[in-house]
Amino acid sequence: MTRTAVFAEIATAAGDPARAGMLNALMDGRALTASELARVAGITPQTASGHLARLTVAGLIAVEKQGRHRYHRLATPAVARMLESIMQVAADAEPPRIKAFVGPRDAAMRAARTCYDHLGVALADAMVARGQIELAPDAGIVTDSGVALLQRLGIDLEARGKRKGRLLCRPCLDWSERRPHLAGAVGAALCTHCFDAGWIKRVEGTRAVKVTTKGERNFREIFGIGG
Amino acid sequence: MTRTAVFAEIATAAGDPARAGMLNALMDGRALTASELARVAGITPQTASGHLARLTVAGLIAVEKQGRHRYHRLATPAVARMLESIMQVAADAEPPRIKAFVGPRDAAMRAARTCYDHLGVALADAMVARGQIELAPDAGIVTDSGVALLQRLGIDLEARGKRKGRLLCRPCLDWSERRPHLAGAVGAALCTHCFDAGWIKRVEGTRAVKVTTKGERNFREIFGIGG
DNA sequence: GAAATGCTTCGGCCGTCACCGTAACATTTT
DNA sequence: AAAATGTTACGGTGACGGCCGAAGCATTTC
Repeated sequence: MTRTAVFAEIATAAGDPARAGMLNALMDGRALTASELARVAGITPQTASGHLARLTVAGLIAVEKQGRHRYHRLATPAVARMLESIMQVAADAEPPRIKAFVGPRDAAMRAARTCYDHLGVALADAMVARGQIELAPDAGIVTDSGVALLQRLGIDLEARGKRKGRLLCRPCLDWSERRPHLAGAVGAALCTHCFDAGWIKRVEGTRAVKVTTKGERNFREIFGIGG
Repeated sequence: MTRTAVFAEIATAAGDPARAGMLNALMDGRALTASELARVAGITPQTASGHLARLTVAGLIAVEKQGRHRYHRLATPAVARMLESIMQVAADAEPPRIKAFVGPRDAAMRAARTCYDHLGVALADAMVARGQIELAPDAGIVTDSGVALLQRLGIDLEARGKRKGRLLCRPCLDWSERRPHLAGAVGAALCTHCFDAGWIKRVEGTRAVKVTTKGERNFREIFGIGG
C-alpha cells in the first residue's frame, strides 16, 4: 500500500457525513457507545456499527469493551489534531456563520464549549492580556508568571511529563469565533482542572459546558473575566 | 449547510486516491498545471480536470491562469497543515516502512526531501543540539542564539511580519523518519534561504531535493552536519 | 486563417458504498 | 431459563461518483 493510498483511506474514513458527525461528537475526548453515536449521526445502530468498524480499521478510533457496552474514542491525539485542522479548513471555506465580532466576555463564557484538548477563547484572551501566555499563529509559550499561576492552581506541568526548559503550548483557532484557543497539553491540563475543581460542568448529552457559580467566582477572581 | 457537512465535504475532497496524489504533489508549495497533476495521479487530463474543479470549489486549491496554462496550488497554509496532519495519522496507521533507526547524518542529508513549509530533520536536530531552537511536541521556540544565527544568514524574521517578542515555530513530525521537522514561518524562511543561496536544488520532476557542494560546505560549517 | 496545444464539458458505463430490515450473537437482568 | 438490551452480520436496493472517449473553447503558434 503506497503512502497516498493510506492518506486517501484516512481522509475517506473521515469524509462520510455520518462518520464525520461521529468523530465530531468524539472530539471532546469522551468515549461513547455505538448507539449514542448512531443517534448523533442520525442513523440506525446497524449502520453505525459498520461505520465504526471502518473507522477502527482505519486507526481513527479505538474501542474498549466494558460489560455489554463498547466504548469508542479517538485513537490518538494526532487524530484529534487532524480533525481540528480539517475543521479549520472547513471554517475558512464556509465563511462566518457567526459574526466575527466578539460580544461581552461573560456572554462568551456562558456559551462556552469545549472540544478535545481545548479551553475557551475567554481564558486564552485573559491570559494573554495578563502576560501569562504569548500566542503566535504557529505556537505559544507560557511565561514565568503563567507558570506561577498554573502552579497556584495545583497544575504542575513539569510533573506531567514536560521536560525542563520553557513551557510550550499549542494554539487552536476556534471554529465559530475564529479566535485562538489554548490547546495541547497545557490546555488539556487547565481544562481538566476546571472540571475537577467544579468550575464547569458538562451539559447532559451535548458538548456544551456550563460555568458553575463557583466557577464564575473563580474565573472572575483569578482571570478577571465574567465580571 | 451544517458544519459537519462542510467538514465531510473537505475530507471527502481529499479522500479520493487521485485527488490525494495531486494534493501530495502540491504540498511543496509549487503551482502545477492540470496535465502535470494528471500525470502524477495516473489519470487522463479530463478526469483530472473534474477533480481539480471539485478541489477548487471545496476551497483546497486555488487556480491562477497564465496564458494557456492554469496553475494550481494549495489555497492556504491551513490546507497544507491539514494535509500534514492527515499524513501524520496515516504514518501512525501504516507503521514504519522505513526503520526508525536514523543512519549517519550525511546519508540523511543526501536523501533530503522537502515538503511544504519544511526543512529536513538533520537541520532541526543540529539546531536543537546547539541550543538554537527548543522543540516540544506541541510547539517550538527559537532561542537568542538561534535568532542570531538566522540573522547572520540574512533572515530577519521580525521583518517577515513576526511581531516583537519571542520567536515561535511549529514542529512537524517527518512522515518517514518520524522525527521532528522545523515547519511554520521559521522553517519556510530557512528553506527559502537554502534555495536562494544555492545550497539545495530541486530534482527535476520529483519532490526530492539535492544538496549542492556549496550547500554541503555551508551545512558543515554553519550547522556542523554532513561532516 | 489554420493548425496545434492545454483544458473543460458531456454522456455513458461500472464499481463502491451508505442505508435499512431482518436475524444472529453477547451480556446483563429478572 | 427466559427476557431485555447492546451490538454485529447478512442481503438487497439505490445513489453517488470515478473513469474514459468524444467533442467543444480558449490561447498560442505557424
